[in-house]
Amino acid sequence: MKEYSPKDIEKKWQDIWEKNEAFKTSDDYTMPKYYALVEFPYPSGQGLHVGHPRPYTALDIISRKRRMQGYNVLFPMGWDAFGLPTENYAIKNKIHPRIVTERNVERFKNQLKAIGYSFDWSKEINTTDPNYYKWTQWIFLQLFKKGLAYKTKMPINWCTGCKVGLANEEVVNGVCERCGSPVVRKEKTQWMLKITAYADRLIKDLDLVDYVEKIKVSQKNWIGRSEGAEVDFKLKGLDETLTVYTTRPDTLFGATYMVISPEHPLIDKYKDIIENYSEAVAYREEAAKKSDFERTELVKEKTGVEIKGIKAINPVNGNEIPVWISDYVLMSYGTGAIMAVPAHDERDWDFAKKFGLPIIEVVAGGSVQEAAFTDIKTGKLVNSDFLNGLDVTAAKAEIIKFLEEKGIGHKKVNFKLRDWVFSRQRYWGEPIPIVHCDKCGYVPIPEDQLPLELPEVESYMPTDTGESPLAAMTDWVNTTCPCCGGPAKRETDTMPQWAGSSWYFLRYIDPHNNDALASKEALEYWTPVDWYNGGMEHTTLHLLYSRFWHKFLYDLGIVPTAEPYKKRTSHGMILGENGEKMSKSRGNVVNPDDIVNEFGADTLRTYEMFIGAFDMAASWSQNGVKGCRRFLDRVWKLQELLVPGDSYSKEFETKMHQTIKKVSNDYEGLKFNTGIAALMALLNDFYAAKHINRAEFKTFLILLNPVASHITEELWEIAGFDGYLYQTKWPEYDESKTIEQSITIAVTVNGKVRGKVTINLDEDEESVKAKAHEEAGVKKFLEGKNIFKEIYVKNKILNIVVK
RNA sequence: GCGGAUAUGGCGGAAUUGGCAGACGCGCCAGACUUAGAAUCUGGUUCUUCGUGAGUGCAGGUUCAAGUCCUGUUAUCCGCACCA
Repeated sequence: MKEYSPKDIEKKWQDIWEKNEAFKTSDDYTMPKYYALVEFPYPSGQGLHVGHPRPYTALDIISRKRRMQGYNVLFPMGWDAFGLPTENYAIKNKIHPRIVTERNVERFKNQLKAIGYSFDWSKEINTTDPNYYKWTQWIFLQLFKKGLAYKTKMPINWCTGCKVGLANEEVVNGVCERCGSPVVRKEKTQWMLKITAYADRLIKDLDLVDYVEKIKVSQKNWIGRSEGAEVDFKLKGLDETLTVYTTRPDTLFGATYMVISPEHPLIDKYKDIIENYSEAVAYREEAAKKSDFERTELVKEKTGVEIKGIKAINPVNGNEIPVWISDYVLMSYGTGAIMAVPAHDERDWDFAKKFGLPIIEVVAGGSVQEAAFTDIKTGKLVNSDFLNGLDVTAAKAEIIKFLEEKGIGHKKVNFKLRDWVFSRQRYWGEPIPIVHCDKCGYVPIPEDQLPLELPEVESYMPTDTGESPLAAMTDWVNTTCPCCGGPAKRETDTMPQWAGSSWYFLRYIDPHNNDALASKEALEYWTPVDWYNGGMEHTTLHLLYSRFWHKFLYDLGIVPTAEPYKKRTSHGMILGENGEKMSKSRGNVVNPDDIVNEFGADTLRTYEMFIGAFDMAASWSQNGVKGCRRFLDRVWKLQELLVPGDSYSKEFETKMHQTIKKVSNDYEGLKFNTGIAALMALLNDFYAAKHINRAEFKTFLILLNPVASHITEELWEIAGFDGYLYQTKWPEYDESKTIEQSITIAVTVNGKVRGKVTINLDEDEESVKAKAHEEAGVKKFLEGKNIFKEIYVKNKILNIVVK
């Protein structure tokens, strides 16, 4: 027997698979299809991380198993290659980002191939390829034509380090998600995508898909739907209405002041009337200077300025109330103005306490001078005229009816979700295919001129002015208007990294199509994605953005399904040996190449699947890796125990059927750790028996093949089984043969196990009891006692209750 | 603060419907092989004062029977965070 040498056999089989196009997706659309998708990586300079193989191996297992079960499987891979780190590296080392990207992709690809994934590489895509981003730009143009892409001046999150505008989602604790520099707000004209137009459907259609519950919850929370009302307040002595949004219109009688956001237009509109205008402006400037981080840090300490010279009128009781400015009211949510009900809102309560504003109780049940009373279940309305005595729900309905009749308010649904800031002032992204003409405004580039390719520039350095490096390319920027032929300027902002990843799963389906993002027939056959697995960190943004784009394409009739992904799961993170997140600074990073070199790809694959429950975080353990290698060594040596036999032996028949069932179900249910454990246990049984027949060996190899693909293929060949293992059919099990005919059950006395008896399947209850009473361990505990009750659960347990 | 999750041996983790807690792996202990070590193989391994004992973060409850169900509570992790 040869030594087990992963180095030799893994390369050998990877070459054979490649030469045979073993995992190429078929164009036979009569076959049942299965589309398995993993998140494509950003090809960073660091190379593959041990976190990558966890989800990749998981769906590789599913894909390999499904192929053996007769499915036409699409399991593709590609590169999400636009992005800041590449650009930053390019700037630092003066290399074109395209070259950097090529190099990184090459490295990633070699690493992935060395792990032996069954990707169909003929479907490979790269978001930075002009043939790919042609269609990213095309989708953008469709959004523009439908009015879902628009340009607006707005305060953006400005990263002081990257010198680039960030989406809200990219700001973490007030600092840039990528570089950690402080983020401040800055006014800039930006391209926006109207994702809010899809907010309702993005929530409702979650009912159509099979996502793990926590993903659905986080999608819903992010969209943040809330039901309430808009109410108009008149300003005293002015022909002006200040509209607020509230989820508690029932508390309208308790509104003792109003607050508007520092950026609210009212301030400038009435600068001549506002007695302390300069104070208001100073406050606004102070607020703008604060980074979001400082704003949230100071959560407890409320600040604000009263607007002198303006009063509002509470529309239900005619009371004159002051109007304040405070940065706890956000311009970007609701109307940028609120009615403050300090008795029943914690933030208003804090503010009122600090500035000595009146607190009027309108829902009884708490002590509002001590704390805001926010319980909406138990309270009854008081001090509220016609609402008195109602509970909160009834009062809400009543007041909305009243407001609508009087024409001073109406029911309103709001979302936390905001439109998507789609501009980046960067070089390494998709150019936005729009020109600006003084006469015609924003004009789309004709579709036949796509892709609009990135020009070669001298420097990728972003500028302090906030312009993209493309702005310096005057030859490129100055162009003619496709509409009137006059002079025009190209858009110099580029798209965010999210753009390319919002539709990549559609391009995999037909990646070389020059006439459409994918052919109609291919889309009909392959969509939706049957199973999409990715990290929890992408369950809000990427998932939401791609669902939005997909729904938009669905509305255009381009894709046949309303939802892109039928099923979505998430894997847990892989932590360092010390239980902390892997990072260079902590010195606990494990490089997958080292594991492949030292132990082999099959060991890496097996270990990452055996490490623990798939959806939970798990700590790396080098000893655990060794254990998996030991398992594969023992699998290799099974050759020595091989005996003839073309059907399962009596001894192992039940076990074989049980294991086929367990492994099949466990793989499909993402319970790889217990599936592998079952194979280890079976292996131990073969060793205990000191033999395994050819039929058993064959099944064992097939079951293990999706996990440890190379070693099983090699053993298959050595044993002289027909053809290649990857072409073999997945084994079936017979349910009736998974059931043992003779079983051992526990006998408990007063709930404690005192003995065991062996019985036949479905043995008569009286006979089981008789056996149990004679069992030595049990007998001891029955002596001198009265049997009070006996509970027999068929084929499971017998509990005897004695006194 | 809000939302989600987790808590089981020395460690990673198992345990369909409530029905033998600790599968499988690591580590450790003993033995075999070896001049010796490594590797490998065999056996053992929750704790224990060894009993008719205790035991799934903690305190109660339901049940013949609870890691699993109910009430309360603590700790840790993740996400969101002034969203009116």
